[in-house]
Amino acid sequence: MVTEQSAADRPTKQRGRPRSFDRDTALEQAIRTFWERGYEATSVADLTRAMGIGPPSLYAAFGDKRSLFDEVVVEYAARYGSFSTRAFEQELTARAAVERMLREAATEYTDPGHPRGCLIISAATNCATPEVEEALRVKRGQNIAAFESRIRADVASGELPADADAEALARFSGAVLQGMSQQARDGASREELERVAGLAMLAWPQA
Amino acid sequence: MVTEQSAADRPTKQRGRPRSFDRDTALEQAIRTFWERGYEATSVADLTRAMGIGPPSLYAAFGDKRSLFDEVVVEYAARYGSFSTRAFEQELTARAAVERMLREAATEYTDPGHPRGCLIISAATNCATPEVEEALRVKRGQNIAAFESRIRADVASGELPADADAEALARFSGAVLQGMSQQARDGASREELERVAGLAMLAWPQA
DNA sequence: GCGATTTTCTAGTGCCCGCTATAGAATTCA
DNA sequence: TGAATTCTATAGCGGGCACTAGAAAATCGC
Repeated sequence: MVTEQSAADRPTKQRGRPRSFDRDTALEQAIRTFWERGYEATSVADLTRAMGIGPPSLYAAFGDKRSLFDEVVVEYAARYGSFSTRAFEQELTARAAVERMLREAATEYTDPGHPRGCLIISAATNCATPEVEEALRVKRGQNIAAFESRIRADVASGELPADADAEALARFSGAVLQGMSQQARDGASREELERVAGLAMLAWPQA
Repeated sequence: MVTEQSAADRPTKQRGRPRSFDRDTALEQAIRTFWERGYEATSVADLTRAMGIGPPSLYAAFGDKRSLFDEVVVEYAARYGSFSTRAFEQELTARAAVERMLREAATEYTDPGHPRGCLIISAATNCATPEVEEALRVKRGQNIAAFESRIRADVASGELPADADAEALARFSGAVLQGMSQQARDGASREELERVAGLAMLAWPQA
């Protein structure tokens, strides 16, 4: 139908029985559950328990497990992964941006207020559903590509030496971030991860 | 029974129908499968297909899925993870050992002759069986602890400066190794990983 | 109140999971 | 040869998986 309305601009008064749960807080609980256990190891029963709703409500509000996870990834990036893009928007140099990103990652990845590490890094490793694994793989690749273009700009502007290897610095930064995520899930403290971040910055050209 | 014989020193002529497959090559196929897909995403059906045997043969020869995985981890470490311990045994300094380990990891993790990355790093992330996840977590921790004690020895001997942070250098090295494993699984080439390893070594004290 | 509409609850569906009972096949010892 | 022993193949066990049919419940416009 062309006359369909999206959920966003639907009038406040809708017909039929109103939904008995808040969609957004239910989504937040889904984020936490996938974040903690990963896509494959999280069952729909785990989700309905955490979200406090029955299976039919979940399927009506979010579609199947796969599309719920897609939405979870988008919301996770907006709610918990924004520190990285913010660092790149607000810092003046690629080096300062990466340093800030790694240092804030040390804090975020060990925040006791939510599961440890990064959902995009860890939630779909060894996933029996290849499309889900591939989706997060692509997101990780996009992040590293963003690092690289930012570093390349600083090489072009002379902020970084002309012989700096932008591709390698970007991949190295991504690898350290991923290592920090696993270290966080393995129990490392914020201070320990901050020292890892500090060491990683020594790899940058000491202009 | 006290008179039982272990499989190792059992006489060559044993009674009963002989096993129709080679236990060691079957184990190798199990290693490859768990390495590729991880513990949880690998079904017993996947294993029997890869190993070329029926379920009863698998259970008779290796016990259940869990104990097969335990054996796989031990054999994986011996067959594919030995480059790390070898570097630490043969190199004269902690720094040279870590450098060699990281550079050889770049080669091993991208070897086209077997699955990418490191089984101990990636095969039990997001695992619904907590004991399996914990077992590999412990192994990773032991590796980093081994790095640390080796670095600490070089600090004590004066090979490294007295203010070098052994604990941080060890954790950093482990994080880079873990990041390289994920990068390898995400498609990075050997050369790309070698540049990551090269950058990581710049974090060491430039005595 | 009444029909229309939407959500919720209960109770499943079929499928694949790890695992095994049973029967038959292949070997050794006497 | 025959008994004992050990392995293999088939077939299926109970259980949890993602997912849904169907009826009851809660709101709407009128």
